[in-house]
Amino acid sequence: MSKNLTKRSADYSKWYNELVVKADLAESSAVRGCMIIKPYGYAIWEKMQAELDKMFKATGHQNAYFPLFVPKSLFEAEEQNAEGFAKECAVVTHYRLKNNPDKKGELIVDPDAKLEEPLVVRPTSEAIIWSTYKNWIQSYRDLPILINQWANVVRWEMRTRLFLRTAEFLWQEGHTAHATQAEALAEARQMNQVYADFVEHFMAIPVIQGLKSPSERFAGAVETFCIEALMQDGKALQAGTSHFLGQNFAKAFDVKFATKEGTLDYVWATSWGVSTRLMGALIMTHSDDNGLVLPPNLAPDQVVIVPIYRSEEEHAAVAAKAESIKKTLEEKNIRVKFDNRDNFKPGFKFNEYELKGVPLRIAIGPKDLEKGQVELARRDTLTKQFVAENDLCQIITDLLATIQKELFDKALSYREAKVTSVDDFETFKKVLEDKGGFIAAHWDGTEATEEAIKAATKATIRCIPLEAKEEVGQCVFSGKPSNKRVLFAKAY
RNA sequence: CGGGGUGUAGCGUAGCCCGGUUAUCGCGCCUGCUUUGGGAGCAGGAGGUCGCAGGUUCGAAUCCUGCCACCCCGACCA
Repeated sequence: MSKNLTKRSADYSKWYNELVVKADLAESSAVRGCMIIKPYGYAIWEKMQAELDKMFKATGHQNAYFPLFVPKSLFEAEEQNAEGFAKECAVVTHYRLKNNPDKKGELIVDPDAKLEEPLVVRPTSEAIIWSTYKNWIQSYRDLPILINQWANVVRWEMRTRLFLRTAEFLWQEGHTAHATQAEALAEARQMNQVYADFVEHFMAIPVIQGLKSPSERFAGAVETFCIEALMQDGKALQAGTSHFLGQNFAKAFDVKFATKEGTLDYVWATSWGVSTRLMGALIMTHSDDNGLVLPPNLAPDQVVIVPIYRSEEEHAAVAAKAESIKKTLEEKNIRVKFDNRDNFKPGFKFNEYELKGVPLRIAIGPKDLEKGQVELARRDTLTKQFVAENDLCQIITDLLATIQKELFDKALSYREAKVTSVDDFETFKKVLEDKGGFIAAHWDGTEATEEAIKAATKATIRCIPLEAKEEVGQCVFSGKPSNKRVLFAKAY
């Protein structure tokens, strides 16, 4: 924790690494762009994992784990996918080091220990999972396969950004196999909906569900669903994706099944994932100049109790009260931390928990004991009130719900104010420059137009909203006919 | 890989242009006492291959050459 958190604009990466994650880089450039997730940040990720996992299980999915290494030949099998990721793959070529005979204490890669076949460190697991599914699927009775894996993946990006694009990141990837196109498509939609529900309900971040344009689609997908969120600086962030893969991977890995009718058919597939990028979304949506603001549904600690005292006697009395309040709240399933550390002053703790974003803070001192009250402070509004001890439990229960709702509503009204309908390209450029956010505009559906707009403005099509209304119009760039508006934005 | 920038203690920095005692300051760390209702005070203390290598010079953090690393912007992308 340091004090240099005072000056900041939209450059979040400067300060949130102090807060929950620090991108401590080793001397070697080989770990450039990796991140170290500190315990507090990891607790937030664990909470995300736990809630998502429940939602996956509720929709019939199971967890499994597949290898980190993908033999190059397997990786190549689905051409589009392989091509899409080829430029950012870390590759293992040797399996042994040895002492450098010319320089004591130095290890070198043993040239005699070259692998027969290079291993690709997974940038995503479609290839290895589909080559496995091939052996698991013979009949329609084996379908559907509904599997998720929690894992790390590596993408050697040219440029990294903490949380948003790190060389290695944690994520979950669901990979499902189905007997029919309709079922697979429904699965892809369903999981996109699950993501939207999770992000909105737990993270209090409003999202727009949509389809990616062909150029933004996942390599190897037939259709990519996504949830798009808007950050406080007016840039868009893709928060999750769900892909309908058609039969592309089944064909590439020769995964056929015997249908009820006795014919052979390729299976239909989906894959879907969210990553530690969600941590970035959380920070960039709710944080203020005092640090992180956690939505109560996601906060590892929803309430922190800070004791105030002078003497040992006071300490004992205050601590006893704090413990009893903690117990009462925990009986209501509220997550409470009692910070009884004696080597930090109350003022220091107040600031620390504000930085960490704990939604509610209770302070108890000798004066409060006399009056049968506590001081209750909200992180989101930074307001304080005195609350009679008898009312505390109810008030906290209500407040946690209120804060959750108000954080979402605030983010939603911000976003709604930043969606602008635009019908000509000059206005398009002006709005993008002055106001930022999403621009709802007509598009002629061609990649050439998309490319030209990107080249001129840096804005890309974030999605074609699922709920976009049919509407006669003309492409904002080419003037050609269009039947619905799509969302453009500058994106992370 | 292009364009810009920066390397001085765990972190952030001054000094560099114009070479000259013992390399500056703040945070953090250690010890002691006093403190504790919004990031404590005082006193004392520890901590440095000035990114690396070479050169110029009586003398280099400072000037020159080469190298390395990192950051920002761009192409690529969750």
